[in-house]
Amino acid sequence: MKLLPHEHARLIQQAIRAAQAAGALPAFPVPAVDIQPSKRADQGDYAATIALQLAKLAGQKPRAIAEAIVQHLPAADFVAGVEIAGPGFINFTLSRAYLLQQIEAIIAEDDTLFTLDLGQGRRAQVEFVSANPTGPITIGRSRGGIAGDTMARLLSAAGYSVEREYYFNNAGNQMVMLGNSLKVRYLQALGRPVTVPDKDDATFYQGEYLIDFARQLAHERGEALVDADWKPFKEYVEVKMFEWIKESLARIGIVHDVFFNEDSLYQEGSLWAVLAALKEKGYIYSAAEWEGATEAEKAKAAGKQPAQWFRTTAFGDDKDRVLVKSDGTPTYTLPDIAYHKNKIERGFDLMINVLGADHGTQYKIVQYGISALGMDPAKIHVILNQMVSFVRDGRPFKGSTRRGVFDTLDELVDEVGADAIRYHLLARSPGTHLEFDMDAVVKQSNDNPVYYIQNAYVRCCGIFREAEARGLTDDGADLSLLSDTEIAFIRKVLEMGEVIETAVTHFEPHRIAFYAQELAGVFHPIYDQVRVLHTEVPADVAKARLRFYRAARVAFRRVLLLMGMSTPERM
RNA sequence: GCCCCUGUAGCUCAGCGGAUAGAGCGUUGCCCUCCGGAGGCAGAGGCACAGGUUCGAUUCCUGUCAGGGGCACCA
Repeated sequence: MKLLPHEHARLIQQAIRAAQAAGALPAFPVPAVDIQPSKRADQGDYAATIALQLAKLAGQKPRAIAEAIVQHLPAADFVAGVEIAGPGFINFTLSRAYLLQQIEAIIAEDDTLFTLDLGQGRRAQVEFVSANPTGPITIGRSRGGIAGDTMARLLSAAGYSVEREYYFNNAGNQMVMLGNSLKVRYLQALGRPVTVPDKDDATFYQGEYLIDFARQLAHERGEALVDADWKPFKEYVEVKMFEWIKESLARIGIVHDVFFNEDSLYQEGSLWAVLAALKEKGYIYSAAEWEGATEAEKAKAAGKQPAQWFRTTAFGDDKDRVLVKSDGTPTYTLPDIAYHKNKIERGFDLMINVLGADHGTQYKIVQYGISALGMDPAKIHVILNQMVSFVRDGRPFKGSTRRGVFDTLDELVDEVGADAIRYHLLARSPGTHLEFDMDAVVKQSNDNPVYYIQNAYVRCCGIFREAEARGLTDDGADLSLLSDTEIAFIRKVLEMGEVIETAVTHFEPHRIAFYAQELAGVFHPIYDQVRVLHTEVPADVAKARLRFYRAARVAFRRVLLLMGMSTPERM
């Protein structure tokens, strides 16, 4: 289907060229034309402000420019009228015939409604969730998961070939700690004398899930691992966690195509190659403390073995960063740079990273690393989600995986269901802090936008169930019998393409959630008013209306699928 | 102290430099014998503050104030 703002913009650009050729406008390069949907009915359907913007460039009054443009405007089937308003707005009104035709077009496109050619089949990659396998998926992590997955769905709709990737951090010190923690629980499960570290021990994972895993492990392997080091425990817990995380994500409709193991960067040695490359370019030095260290930092570093520092201050950072610790093991940053280098080398046309705000600084350092390697970090777009705070029983609380205090996605799915989670975590712009009130989501579920939107779909389905039972069909419907009320809804449906475009180009997946609610808001009053099966509705009108509701059903199904929500046919 | 994000209705939030700033919840009043009422209609109620850029600023820039997050040889 056409993206109407683009179509209108094209008309205006043609008109400007024609007006220039005719001498009605002076010569100047034809600029990009911004078209926006009108906010009020008396301002048409779409508005252009180009005449106001051109005033200086053309050296004419905005209204005169608008008149010159309108006079040279080519005809188009979708335009019924053009008006100049106020200081120089050009307002377009869509033709009724065109809007009625769109009903058939919507029905024909069905689940591919508004599949755009913006991506033209180019390869896009979205990396999201990428939570550490040290505990179950938390609700805080889920925000990025939903943003990423919805972004992927929108990119598909926009015509990209999309890959969803999860960077699996199964390496590093945390995994050693996790393995050691499991060993303690394992020994405990076998009844061996062992002291369990207390809550203040930063090297011990308190989570109860480790007790369960340990019992299973003890059952499977008996005493065989009593004298083993952390490795078999790490391997065991990693596999278990991986399965658990995948299952949890699948419950809210998130399935990744690629799981990239951090471990593989160690196995292939690619992180050391990155270090060598950075060293060759002069960004690495060996020292106990960084070059600009304060007296306090120097005192802290006294007696330490040298570490490998990355001179990020060359890129504007506050201080240099350690890539290899004095014990010879890398920090998280080195494999992270290697991972992003690998990603760029895989040749995607578009890459999106969905991160939590707490990773903002870390990502900045990765960008420095990519720049230092001579690559362009701007190729990777970042959606930086602000933190989610949780309120339960009217009080805020914070989770911590290590202390074993968390709220898991699983628990939340059990409580409120996948659809409510998807909608509520999606319906907020990424830059705003999200307050998730568990009680409110449960309590208010009857007034939830989730059900408001789904009910629109349910109502459409209901009509068709009943129509079928009465032997009514919409075959050969005469759409000209529809009123402006129904046409207003079709106009709203046509905005879906524009919303998909904006969401994709601005990396703002939340836009589809607000659009869905607006669409339902236009629908429900119409449903109330436009009856199909009522006895007083003439048969031919009923047929036309049934056709209309078929298009509405397609639209709601499409928008629900784009948000990764279910499409229940009855409530 | 430095960096990032955010201040829009009582609450939770939309708002792509344009013409009278929108929803939902809550609240006040009303409607519905009718395809499932998880509905509809109407009312009250708002851009933190001060400068700047612009024909035009809720939107961009600077500052102030307020809130959140980040500032490890953790990941």
